[in-house]
Amino acid sequence: MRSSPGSSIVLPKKGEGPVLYLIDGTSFVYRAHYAVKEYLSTSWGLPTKAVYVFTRMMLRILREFRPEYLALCLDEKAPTFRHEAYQDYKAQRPPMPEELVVQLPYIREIAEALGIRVLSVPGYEADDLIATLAHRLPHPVVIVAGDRDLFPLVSERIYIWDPIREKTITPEEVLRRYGLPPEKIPEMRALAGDASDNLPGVKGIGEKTACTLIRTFGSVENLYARLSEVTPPRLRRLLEEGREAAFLSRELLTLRTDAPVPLELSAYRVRDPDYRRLRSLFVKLEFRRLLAELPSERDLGAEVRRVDGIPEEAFSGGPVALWVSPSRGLFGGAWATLGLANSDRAWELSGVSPSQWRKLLAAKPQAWILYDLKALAHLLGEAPSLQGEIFEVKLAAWLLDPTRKSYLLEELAQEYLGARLPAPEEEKGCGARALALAQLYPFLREEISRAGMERLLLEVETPLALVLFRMERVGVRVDREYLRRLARELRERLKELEEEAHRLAGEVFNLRSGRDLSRILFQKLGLPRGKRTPKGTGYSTDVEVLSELAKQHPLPERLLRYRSLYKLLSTYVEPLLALADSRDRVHTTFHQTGTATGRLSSSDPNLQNIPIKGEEGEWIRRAFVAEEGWRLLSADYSQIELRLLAHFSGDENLRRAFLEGRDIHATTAAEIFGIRPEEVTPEMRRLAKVINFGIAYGMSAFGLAKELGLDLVQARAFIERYFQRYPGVKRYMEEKVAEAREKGYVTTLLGRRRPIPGLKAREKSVREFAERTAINTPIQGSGADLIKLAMLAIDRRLAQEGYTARLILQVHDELLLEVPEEEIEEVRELVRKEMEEVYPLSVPLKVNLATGKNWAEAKA
DNA sequence: CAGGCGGCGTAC
DNA sequence: GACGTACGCCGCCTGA
Repeated sequence: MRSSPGSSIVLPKKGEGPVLYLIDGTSFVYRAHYAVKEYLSTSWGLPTKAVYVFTRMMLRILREFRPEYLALCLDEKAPTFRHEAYQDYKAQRPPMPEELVVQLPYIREIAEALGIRVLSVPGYEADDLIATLAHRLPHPVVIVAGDRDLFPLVSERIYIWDPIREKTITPEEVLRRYGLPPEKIPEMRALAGDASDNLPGVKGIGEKTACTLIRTFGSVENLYARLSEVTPPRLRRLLEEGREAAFLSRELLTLRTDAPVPLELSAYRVRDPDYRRLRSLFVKLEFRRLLAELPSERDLGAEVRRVDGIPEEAFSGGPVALWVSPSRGLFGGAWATLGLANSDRAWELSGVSPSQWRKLLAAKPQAWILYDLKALAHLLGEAPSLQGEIFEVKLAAWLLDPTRKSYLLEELAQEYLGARLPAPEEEKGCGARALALAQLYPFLREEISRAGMERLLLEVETPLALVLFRMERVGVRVDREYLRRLARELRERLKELEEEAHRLAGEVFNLRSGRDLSRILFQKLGLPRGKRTPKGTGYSTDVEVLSELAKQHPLPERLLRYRSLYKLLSTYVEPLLALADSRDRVHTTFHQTGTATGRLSSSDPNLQNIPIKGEEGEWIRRAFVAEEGWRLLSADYSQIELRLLAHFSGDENLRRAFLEGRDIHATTAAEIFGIRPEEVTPEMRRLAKVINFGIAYGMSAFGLAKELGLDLVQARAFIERYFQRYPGVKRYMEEKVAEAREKGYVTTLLGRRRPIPGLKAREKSVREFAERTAINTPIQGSGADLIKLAMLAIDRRLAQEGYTARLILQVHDELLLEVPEEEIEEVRELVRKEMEEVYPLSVPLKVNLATGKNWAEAKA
């Protein structure tokens, strides 16, 4: 076959047998690097642009030309004869950028995984290897390259294909361009030189002149032998002066054809790609698009054996993966089907008996590989009493990249293993899941330990899952009667407000529809439009806009009140009533893998955003109550994020404020206004409080001005003054951004990581957002670290010391416990101690505690 | 009718 | 565009 369908390549006319493709890898690495402007890296900061472009190009060549024989030729680091001949050779060119150097091993690995023979020989450049093979094998050759160094090789048997310009270089093409046959190109270039290759050439002679000279004299050698014939004299003089450079250049341009490389065509046969290796490389390099294009869906179900009893051979050493499914053929109200797997085999058993389960629990493999321990505990109704280490795959995957959208096993298996899982209720669905876990394990384990997160996973997150399980299972008691009454009153008041609003508008409309509101306010009533909505699709009717309009018309105030009460009813009161169980307790779900910073999140219902401000806050919080004879104990960290900022930044002024136990907002006010603390007015303190909060979020002068109703000049002055008084804080912020830029990620107190992409983006807004994330995440995430440690310590001590008190909620910097009345005093002190002493920092941690029959009282 | 998106609002 | 992290409500639109 002489050509491939759909390709632009033209194959050589002469030569025998199959075509050999030779790729100039080194020149492509450079081209890939410089041709594409965008910066590309993994979330951990490994630059990947060159590998990515290279990989796409290789795939394209493999697809379009289906080459049977192919060699990827690369330079070696070692010096070549060219360096010896001319010590300036490539000396003035900057060395390969570090960013490229780190990608070279991956380029080699990917080529090998693609089934391509990679050639590199110390002392020879890629060009020499190509020249050697092209010359010494008799077959038609297509050289894939983009520069002119290889033009002299072109013949009826050897073509060059330039994949970027999509052009085939044939002898005719060379002749057309230069008026010279291919073999004369080095003669010409020796005279003309090439700045980008650091090829000296003859000063003052360009390509045009060089072509003419070589056309006349045939070679550099001949030209100088007959130099007296050259006219005009000016040109002759130039040549005389450049003699040495011309001969040196000619030598540098000589391609060697004696490289010690295999000279049998069979050595270059393209093998089948190793998809597994390719996949693991793509995973490491985070080539999501290419991952999705990889073929070969493995059907893990096919590798599962159905068995009747616990398969002994599963426990012959090594870790064992376990998947439990409740979904099929419920056995005695318990679980139905188990999947078990070790690194290469998987089993599935249905109708597991209690005795079989006991037998399983008695086993002690090197490690148990599980997925979603908290869910498993709920399924079993208790924490599984497994012996030995537990490796929790969902948590591990989250720690490795806490910014993923999903941690579903289906998606992890698809991405990391290229495997599709049968539905869990399908035949072999459980076994396939266990197998997926077993095969994910080595990779995840390796990455976790490489990232230094073993202890975070094994000693913090995994045991925490079981604490959270108990908190969810216990739930929080609500006062159903009270909520019903509250609902009734809210509905009544909402009805009145709605009627009033309709009357004021002169028509019936939907108060909950932004579109209706916009029409009534801005068209019918002709009130002034304010800002646009975030996406710019309409005009905003948010609280800021309505408050402003309330000065001009009575309607907006009714709307604000309606919104506020409707929010209470629809988001809190009604769902709490609907979700409370027969014992009046609501059971939130804590999501341990739900945030990018390490915080928990909560849903169904979300008990981490229960109102607290104003009378509405009190109304709702009164609904959360303790059991008869019990009390709620609330313990919240005071200013934990500012304390962490003081600790991390080491700022002496900020640290001193905490060490001396001062009111931090008043202290900051005194600092930025340059007055004594006793002179601080409430207004000054309020301002300082906003700045203190804004700092950890990377707030701008604009944001501060808007929040406080200042002008930009004043806001800038306050921020400047803040950084003057707390210079360590400024330094810390700059350091975090620099660290993120360098490493690609930031870390917390316990070594939790978050990738920070976007710091090198060209759009300012993207970059600034990334900067704020880099500043905030270590603080917010370390706060999460601390309270998680405190939860583990408190849970452990309560159990060990025989208390009945129990943790029931966590709200980022607050823990809520339900405590029997007689334990209150002791537990209060236990909680204070464990929270304040959880992890010694360079500033003290302070905890505020309060108790009450309900959550409103317990916050007072 | 489900699902996604936009707008808004609650918490820390 | 401008303050970080979440979840959930409603209206509205789209596609079945």
